[in-house]
Amino acid sequence: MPRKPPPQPKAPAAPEPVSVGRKRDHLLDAKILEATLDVLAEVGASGLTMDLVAARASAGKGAIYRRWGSKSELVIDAIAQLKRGHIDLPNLPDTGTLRGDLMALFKPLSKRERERWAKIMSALASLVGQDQTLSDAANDVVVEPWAEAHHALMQRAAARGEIAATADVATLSRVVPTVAAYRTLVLRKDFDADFLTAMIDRVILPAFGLKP
Amino acid sequence: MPRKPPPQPKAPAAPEPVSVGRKRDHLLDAKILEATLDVLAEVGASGLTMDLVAARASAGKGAIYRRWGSKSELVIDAIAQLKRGHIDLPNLPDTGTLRGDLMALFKPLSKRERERWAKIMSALASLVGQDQTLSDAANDVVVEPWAEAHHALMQRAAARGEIAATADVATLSRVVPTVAAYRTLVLRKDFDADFLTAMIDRVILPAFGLKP
Amino acid sequence: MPRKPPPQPKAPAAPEPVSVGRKRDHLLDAKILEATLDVLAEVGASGLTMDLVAARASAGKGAIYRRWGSKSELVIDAIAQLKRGHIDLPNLPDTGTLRGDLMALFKPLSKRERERWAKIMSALASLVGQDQTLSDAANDVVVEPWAEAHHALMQRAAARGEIAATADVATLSRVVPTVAAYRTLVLRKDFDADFLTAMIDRVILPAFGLKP
Amino acid sequence: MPRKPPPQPKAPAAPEPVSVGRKRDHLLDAKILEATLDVLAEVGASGLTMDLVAARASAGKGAIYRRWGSKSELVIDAIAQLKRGHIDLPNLPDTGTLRGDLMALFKPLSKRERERWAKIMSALASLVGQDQTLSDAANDVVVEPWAEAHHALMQRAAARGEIAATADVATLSRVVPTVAAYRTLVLRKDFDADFLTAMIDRVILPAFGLKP
DNA sequence: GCCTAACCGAGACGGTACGTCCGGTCTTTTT
DNA sequence: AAAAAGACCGGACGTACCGTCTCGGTTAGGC
Repeated sequence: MPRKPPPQPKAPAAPEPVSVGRKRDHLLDAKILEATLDVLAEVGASGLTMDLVAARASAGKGAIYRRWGSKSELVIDAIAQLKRGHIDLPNLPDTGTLRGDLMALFKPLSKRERERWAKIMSALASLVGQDQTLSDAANDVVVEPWAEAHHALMQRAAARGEIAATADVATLSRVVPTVAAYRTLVLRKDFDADFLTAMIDRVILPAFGLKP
Repeated sequence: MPRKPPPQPKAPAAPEPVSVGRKRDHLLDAKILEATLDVLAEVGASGLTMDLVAARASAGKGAIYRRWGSKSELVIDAIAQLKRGHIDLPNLPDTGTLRGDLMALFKPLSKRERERWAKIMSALASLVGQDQTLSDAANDVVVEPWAEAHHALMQRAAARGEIAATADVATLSRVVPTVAAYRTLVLRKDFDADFLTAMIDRVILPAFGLKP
Repeated sequence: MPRKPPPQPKAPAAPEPVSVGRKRDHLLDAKILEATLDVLAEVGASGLTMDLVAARASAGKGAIYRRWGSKSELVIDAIAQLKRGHIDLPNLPDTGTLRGDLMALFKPLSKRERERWAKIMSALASLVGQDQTLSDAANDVVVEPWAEAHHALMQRAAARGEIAATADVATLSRVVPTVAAYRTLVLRKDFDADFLTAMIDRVILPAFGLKP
Repeated sequence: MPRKPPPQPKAPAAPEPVSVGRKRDHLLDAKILEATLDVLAEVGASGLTMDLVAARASAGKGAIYRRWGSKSELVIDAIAQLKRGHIDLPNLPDTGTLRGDLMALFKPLSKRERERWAKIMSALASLVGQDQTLSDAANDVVVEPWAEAHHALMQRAAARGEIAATADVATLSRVVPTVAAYRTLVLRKDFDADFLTAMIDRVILPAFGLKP
């Protein structure tokens, strides 16, 4: 997912734009991204240096800068890696009630996973706003998957008549993920079950006209 | 509002703890803070350097570090400056309905104010997460005053029986400011009347059992 | 004159020690050496990079490193190229006197030759001392041919009784070439007829007991 | 002796060109130059890095680049340091004969001094020709002081009638130092008593019409 | 009115990360 | 198997910036 493509010949009419020479090692792309997340988790964002990433990936800095234009771009891509597989969209819970479904989304990670995630989130927080795309990447990782899940669960609840079909699912599905992300990225408060319960029972369900 | 007090004599029993020597020029405090916001607005947070601030304030770096312990602390204080006068707590609107009150809080700034605010918010976003206190400062500027206003308006609505006394005002008063702050700081989308209307009419009022 | 021979089969008993596959293109040897001198003359030694040489020779770096073990070795060979044909050993001048012979050795080059030679000398100077063999190569090009010529002319003068047979021809034959080389390589002063005349008339001939 | 002067105001008519701010620490100049020679002696010219020099001098790289524009300039100045006190001009030997005087100039250094000098010469050789000024610096260190000494001794010999007043002292005084420097810097042969004896007895003295 | 200490602007300082460049090696495809 | 192309590792380069320190000068008290 590196941002820099291989250099393009200037004249698109060139007869032989086919690549020659050694091919880029795309395994190295992943190795560098993984190293970036490792370093992020170990020393935090303020301690993240390109030399450290290069050393950890057993790569030269040149190989990194051939792929990404700057540290920011590298980190953006590394974080975007996290998006995959962090909420299991295809297998959403089905407990019969919207409340049960929403609560079930929050399944604590293993201690090991939790620690790595916490560290990366903390580092991510340190990077939010570095530039626009980095913030967007953070949003894509932290808010979007969860918002999609909420959206799906709410639509299912509407389909089975649990909530009114006229409810603004598009808006309401983003409230909890957004507030949670703000807590995580800006306030760095724990994102715990108590907070989740409060948001669902005092905000979301009442807004749908349901009682906890 | 500099964080660093003048140096204290080590022995409190010293006969002359009273200050001698030239007094600190407190006009310079404000000049530096103003310069910080100027630079922030002009070159963004990534371009903000202490040398630039010092030059802009016609001050030496020493004068800055005599007042603040680090770049972060300076920026925090500069941002905290913004808190004052951005929502007029003592004179909250009173339209007779919660909806009217909440909507009335949002009074568009002048074009000039709006532009400076947007630039500083953009820069502020670039700093969120730099460290915890900086994030807190951002929160204090962007979320807290508005959350307090919402809280007051909701309590008044409860007092006059418009909404149930059992509603979780503490939680609900923070929803709109938090989501708005996330939009501003992370997503950097416009914070406009449409968004506000959607949040109030589809989330807050329904959660109170009110119809728009 | 590449230093690296083609790889030898490890087991001499192998049934096919004769080379198979594509033959090494020896025209490329010369092309690379020529390119090296070109680049040396154009950008100087500090700007000489292997990529530049490869590009100029329309060769890959691999082809260069298959022939020479390092940049130094390549440059040494390129410079050694110059040795040939720069003093015409077999046809030494014969004017009848040692002074006439020595002076006749110095025949100014054409303007074009002179310019290229000056540039390469300047670049060569930039390389002297890079490593021992490089310095030796420079010496072989700049000093040795001339020292040999002086030696031959002095021996002839001794043979015909112009100078004493006891004179230290071995030492004296190296004085002018060495001082000239120092001027060229280190001081980069012009090597002109005036300098040569001074050296011969005030140093060499008096040392042989001759008067100019 | 750093090459970079403090920045000059553009308008020479400025009323206050007097320096303000912290003064450059000129002790640091010497510390850096000394560190450069140390590193040169320890790891050789190829191993000389600015970080190493900075670390050895307990200086930041910024402080070095504030004084010298590049590594080359630094090394030039460091080498120029060596000029001072390496031949004792004011106290030239006086043995009564030119031969004795010239031979007496060559007084072996202590083993420790000799080793440091050899290492620095070796490094210096690696640098000769890097650029013109560097070569000149090398010349100033290696040739000039010795040439001056020879010049003085020869003039004294002429004054007392040992040699002819018409001898070209200007040219002859430079022969031995130049040939010696070429041996040292380019050929890297030992500069020993045998070589010196050969040069004096077979070249210089005969050129003056003297017999060893 | 003078002494003294803390202030001030300016800018040098140590340290550290950045992004670039290049030497020598290795890999892919073509000849 | 050699060739051109070019990716790869490693490591030095010169720049920029942070937070500290030093310089000469200014501005108050306290005497």
